[in-house]
Amino acid sequence: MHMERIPPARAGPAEVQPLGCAPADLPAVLDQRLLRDDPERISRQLARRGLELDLTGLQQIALQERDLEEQRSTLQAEGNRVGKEVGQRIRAGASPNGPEVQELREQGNRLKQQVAGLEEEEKALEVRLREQLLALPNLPSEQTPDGASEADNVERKRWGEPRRPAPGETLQEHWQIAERLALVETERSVRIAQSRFVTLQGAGARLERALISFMLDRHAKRGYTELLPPILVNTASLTGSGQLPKFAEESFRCAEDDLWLTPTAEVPITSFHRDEVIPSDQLPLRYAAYTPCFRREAGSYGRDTRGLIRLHQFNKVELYWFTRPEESEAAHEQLTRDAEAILEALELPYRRLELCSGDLGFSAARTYDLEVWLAGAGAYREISSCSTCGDFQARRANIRLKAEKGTRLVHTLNGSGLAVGRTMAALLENGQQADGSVQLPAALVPYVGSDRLQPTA
RNA sequence: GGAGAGGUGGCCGAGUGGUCGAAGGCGCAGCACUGGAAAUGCUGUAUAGGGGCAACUCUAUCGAGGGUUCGAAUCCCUCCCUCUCCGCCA
Repeated sequence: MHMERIPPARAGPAEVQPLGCAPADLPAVLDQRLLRDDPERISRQLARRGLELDLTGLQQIALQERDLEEQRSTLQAEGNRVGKEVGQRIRAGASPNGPEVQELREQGNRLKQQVAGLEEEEKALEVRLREQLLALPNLPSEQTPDGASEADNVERKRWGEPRRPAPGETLQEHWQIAERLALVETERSVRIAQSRFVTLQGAGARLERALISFMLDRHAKRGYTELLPPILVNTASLTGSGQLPKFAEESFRCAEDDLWLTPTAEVPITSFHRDEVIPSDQLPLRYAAYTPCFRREAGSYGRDTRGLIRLHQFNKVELYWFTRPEESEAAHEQLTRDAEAILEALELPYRRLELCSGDLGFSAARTYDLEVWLAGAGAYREISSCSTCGDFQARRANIRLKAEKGTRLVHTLNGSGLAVGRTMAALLENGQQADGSVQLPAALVPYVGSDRLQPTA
């Protein structure tokens, strides 16, 4: 799911403290060499996202940091030489407290002080640089069409025949159907948690579970390795995949621990291989993971308040690839096809949009959104977002592959395969019958045990 | 929650102040031997950053951060993590 545009620093009722985290060991976000050599190129690319930034200030910091590093390491080399010489002289018989050794010691101390001063400056620059770089989104891919907003997204394909109401027929929205069939309990869920939480019950709960199994089985058959990762993740994990530091207000955080509730399985899966060097012949790695997902949905008050479309907690099956850089483009097509295959198996009409540069999520370089047809609403709604992040997440999470010479950053890709709640909504709206029942696609029968949801009357 | 042990290279594992980026082994790669292979032998095999067309070279890194010292994997302090036992739990 791509990031919703969030009004900056708008605090929700349960306000999350600003994090103020930028540990010094966090990785760089953009290639620092590119920043030093050609900041214009970065600016041009970010401008395609609608970010007008002058990076010459950052470039200056980066250049300055490099100069300091040069000076510092020269002094350190000198200090190392002095240190060695002391040892050699003493071993050669010089008195440890004699004048010549004493002289070297003082020289060593002088160098040490100089190094300490430079180091301090260098570190300060580095922290500033990283803080700012971590807040910059990924650069759009060359293939990504230019555009300012949602309105400029490009439709790439349609599949299936959208169901329209027959003459005299009124199609209901999924929340109406869910209520009638007693699939979802909304009001009591507010008692348990708060609004935007639901309890599925009876056939609703069963259908949700069936969909999860169905999706995972399909993906497993296509070669995905199933993962069931932790859904509480630490700050480094959220930073690695790009949710932090910018989108802290979108995630739920555990107050007593360095742990957050995952907004998507993309987060734990990215960190599944964080700080690893993956042997090239193991790539691509393909994972499918079911997880609940948690989002604060700050700034979307009043939108989609009914039903299963926008919840603080929802279920999702996520697809995730780690690939060699040269394979990621083909992988993106394949991953998207794998998500589409679920929609097709469920006989749900959909269309594929390619997001324009202005509508890309923070970590994405290129994104296809899949939108499913909701017959009751009479509209296409996002049900999957399939992105390639290039090396953006790999750089933040330090995930590389063993190359001929040295290592290279891998490419990461992710996509929902699919958002389960929205899938249920689509099934209800598209399968609704005049008699009040809901016809289910044949593919689900082995999982649900029936081809129809009946009103309990 | 209580008590203890430990964090060293892709992995195992040595190393308690001075050419230690780190012995040895495993793994991997190349070469030799072979009809081919196994076994064997030899050689090579960390990462990041800076400089150089390159050969190469400098710096940093032995969980993290600080300290002592001319010099720290080794000594001191703080923190994090992992493991074992007990308790509690699913």
